[in-house]
Amino acid sequence: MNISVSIYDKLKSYGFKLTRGRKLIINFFIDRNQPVSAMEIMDFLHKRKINLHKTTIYRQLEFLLELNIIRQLQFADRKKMYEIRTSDHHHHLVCKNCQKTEKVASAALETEIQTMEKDILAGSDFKNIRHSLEFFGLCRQCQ
Amino acid sequence: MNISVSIYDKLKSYGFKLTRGRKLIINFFIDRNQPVSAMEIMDFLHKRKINLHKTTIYRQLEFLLELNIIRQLQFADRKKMYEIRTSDHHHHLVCKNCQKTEKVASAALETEIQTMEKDILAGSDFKNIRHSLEFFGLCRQCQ
DNA sequence: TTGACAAATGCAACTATGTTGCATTATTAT
DNA sequence: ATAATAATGCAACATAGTTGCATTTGTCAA
Repeated sequence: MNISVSIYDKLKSYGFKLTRGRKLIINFFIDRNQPVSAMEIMDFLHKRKINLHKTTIYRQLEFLLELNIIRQLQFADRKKMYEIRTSDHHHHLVCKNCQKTEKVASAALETEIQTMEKDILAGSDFKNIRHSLEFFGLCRQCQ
Repeated sequence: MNISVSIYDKLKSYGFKLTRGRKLIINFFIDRNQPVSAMEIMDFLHKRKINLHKTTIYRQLEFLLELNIIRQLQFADRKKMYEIRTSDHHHHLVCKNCQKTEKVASAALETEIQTMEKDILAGSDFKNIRHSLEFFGLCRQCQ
């Protein structure tokens, strides 16, 4: 099944509405398949003469986060980034200068992180352990 | 040698001045030995009736970063955090709710991350690879 | 197809965090 | 004590995100 349709079905089953803006944002996330910021969503829509208010964009992001359709990332700068949630667990390699992003993944690393999370659960008072691992560097153009 | 004195010496050797504000900020970093935000520094100073302007605080942070005396971290929220640079490589376990922070470390994990960084260097166009790994959870009080 | 109802949106005003240019002050070496 | 310049303060601005409330839109049942 098409990803966007399965997301639409999920929203419908909860009783949420499929508005034009919501569909556009969801599809933008799917097509980009990369971290995007609120600003990039705004620009994308604005170029296509679709005037969704910034408040609406932020509220859609909050909404999609709550439903676990997207995840939030935090890179070096101040902006929050978001990406569509897919089953593959990956991390990012982000250019410190231009923010260009690539996905990276390593099974061995995942295993080690999972061990670490178990150790933390056992050795601290914290619950619901999650992690964020990102790599930074300078891409070819910015070197 | 005392940490703060060695930092003072470093600054002096560069020809930078040891102002009251700079010394207070450096010592706050040393004493806290934890990530702190610009706001926390301001509050700390303000409580002691020391009125350093926020511009000055931000400029000191920039300055200390450039000299590698502190490092910048980015957790889930919008604020940037900073901590004194020490030789021990560690990560953080941050409460998603109250931002309470603990240090965590694992030799096995470091090895795996280093391998990953080497792989990235070999397999991408990126140079100067660094990483950021943070764990999140809910601390005892916030569960 | 049309209402009714809740979900979603737009708008204005606001908050928090951080930045810039420039005039003034403080620290340091001599 | 003074000159040189590093550091500071201030006002104004920039950016990212938030809130309350009135209005509009999408959905479902009739």
